[in-house]
Amino acid sequence: MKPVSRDEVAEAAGVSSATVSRVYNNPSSVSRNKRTAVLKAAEKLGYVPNKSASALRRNGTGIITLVEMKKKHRTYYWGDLPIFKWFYTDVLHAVKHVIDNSMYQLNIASASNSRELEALKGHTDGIICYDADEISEVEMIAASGIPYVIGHHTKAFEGFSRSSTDNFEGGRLQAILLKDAGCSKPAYITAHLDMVQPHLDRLEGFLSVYPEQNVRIVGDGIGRTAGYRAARKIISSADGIAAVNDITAAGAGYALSEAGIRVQHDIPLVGYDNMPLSIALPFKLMSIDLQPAEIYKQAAVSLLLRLSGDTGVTESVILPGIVKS
Amino acid sequence: MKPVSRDEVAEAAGVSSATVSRVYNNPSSVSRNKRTAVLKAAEKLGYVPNKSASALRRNGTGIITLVEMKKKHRTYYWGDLPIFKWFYTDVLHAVKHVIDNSMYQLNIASASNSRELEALKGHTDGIICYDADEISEVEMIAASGIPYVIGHHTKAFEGFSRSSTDNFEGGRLQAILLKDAGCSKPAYITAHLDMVQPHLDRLEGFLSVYPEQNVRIVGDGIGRTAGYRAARKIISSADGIAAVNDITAAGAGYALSEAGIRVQHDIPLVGYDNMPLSIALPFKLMSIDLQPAEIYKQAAVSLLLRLSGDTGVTESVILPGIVKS
DNA sequence: CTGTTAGCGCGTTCAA
DNA sequence: TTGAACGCGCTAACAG
Repeated sequence: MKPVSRDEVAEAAGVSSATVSRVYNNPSSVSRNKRTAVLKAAEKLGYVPNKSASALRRNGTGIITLVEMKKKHRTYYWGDLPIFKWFYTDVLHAVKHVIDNSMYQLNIASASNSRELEALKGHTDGIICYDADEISEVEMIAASGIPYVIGHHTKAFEGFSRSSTDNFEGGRLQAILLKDAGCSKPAYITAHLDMVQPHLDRLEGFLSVYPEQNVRIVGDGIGRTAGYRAARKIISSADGIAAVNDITAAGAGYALSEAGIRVQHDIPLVGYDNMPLSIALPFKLMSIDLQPAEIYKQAAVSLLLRLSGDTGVTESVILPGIVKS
Repeated sequence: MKPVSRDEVAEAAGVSSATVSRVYNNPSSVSRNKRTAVLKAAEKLGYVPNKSASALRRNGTGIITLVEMKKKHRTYYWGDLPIFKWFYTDVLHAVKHVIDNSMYQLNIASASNSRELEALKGHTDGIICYDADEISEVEMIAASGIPYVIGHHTKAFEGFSRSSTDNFEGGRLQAILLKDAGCSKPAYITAHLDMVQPHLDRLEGFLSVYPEQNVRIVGDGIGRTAGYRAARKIISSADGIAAVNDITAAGAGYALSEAGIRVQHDIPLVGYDNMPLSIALPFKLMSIDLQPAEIYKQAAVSLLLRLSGDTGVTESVILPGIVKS
């Protein structure tokens, strides 16, 4: 019932315990024969390296922290909404899967300023920053001195280690969906273009497919009621609607339904984020999936690489996908 | 920059290092004077106990695991829905807060059968079981031999360590809400009463306020469309509607709106679970809050107690609350 | 109530 | 390429 230790594996494999250690930490420094012998013995005995001992010896914490970047100062931030937590859960599970297969353990935390970030210093060997989307945040993270990788609206931040989505591409996919449905003069509902870079990126992606003069850009805010208001304005002139996110698109859907227009059938409607709203809404929504799990899985992999001595920044971009249902 | 160790605190406080350890693990065994001296010194130096060393020495993993109980065999299980993840996130943060202030670290996992549960054995010192709601699950957990506390639909399982909600009380609160709104012949939309104990408990709680002959019980399923269908049947006879959960209530709300009836204003409508749907729905929903954070916070506290030598089962019940907005 | 002491399992020198 | 030996910070057993 007691867990198998390194020494038992060493004895079974006929090598020293140091060699067993090397097999797990620096495999290439061990000869082929001994390496396979060790792995075979470990497999047979069911050996699992002890992460606590590893961390203790290495003078580290053995912990990687998934840090939620809170935006307390911001008037507009979707991440604070309860419904957005589904997103976080997906990310958490993806990161966990990667970290579980390393010598590290996963922890979670949140931080909204540099003081809270500094407070993590003794408690973690590296951080994955969830939803860092302002240059000030990104610089703060880099300045903390903690090894880091940031996600997910971070495509613009060159020179920083990051794993990001491509909002321009997402906007382009929104346009493709409407184009495929036969729309020629769509409306695009959005807002906060000066404040929220991702919104601008999405719009520009959309406009890369439809020429600007054919697109009616509307909106005085984000959310169900704003989407409703915006849709009412263009309901008679547009033959397709895209919105900067699903909630806003939902509002537009209500406006259509109210006017006796069948969503998708009469007027195609596409949102963004692939929120799990279909269960609550009385109509279908097309959407764009950021693939949050994939983004942060990549972030975790990059961070582990970095922690094992790899230097230099890593910059990956995960392309969003189309959701038709 | 190097973290402060126990010995430095001991020296600063003028005690032995063992006493410092005791202050953190068994405070009552240390005299008042020395204890305050130690805490003062620790505070001044910024001492944080090293969890890895603690776990190593204790021959444990130093890990407490929040285990999601998956119901792969069940045709009906809300927990699988993406939208339900908001619930999980709240629980996670509550548990984390408790565990962070202990010598343990928090990990997460999922399990759907006893094999997967057994696999956790070497990896954790104790488990908090998220959403165990069948006696077979509960018995499986107890049989695993891992110290455990289970949540949250577990009020019925006497003799097992648990922290649970009171669905009967929640159903009663639903009725109170309708009564306060002046309803005398309400309808209750529910289903799966034979399969899902919490649904039955909620209904019975409801019927403890309204006599059974005054309540129209309807429903052929759960969800938006089932709620819609059920509401259509009683729309002309009921003066208030309660549903077994928010999604089903949402469907009922659509039926009312469609008939030109104003939700809440003309006919009060109450759901259950306090799901974050208000942002997407075109009407308000009253609801019942399980207080998931509170339930699992209590579970974590109980588990820690147990792990520090406290024997015997702990059984706590958290009362749900009313949400009017 | 308090101090002394012996490892927990592992990573990393240092020699060979 | 390999092995011997040390000690990371802490808990628990024991002695006083």
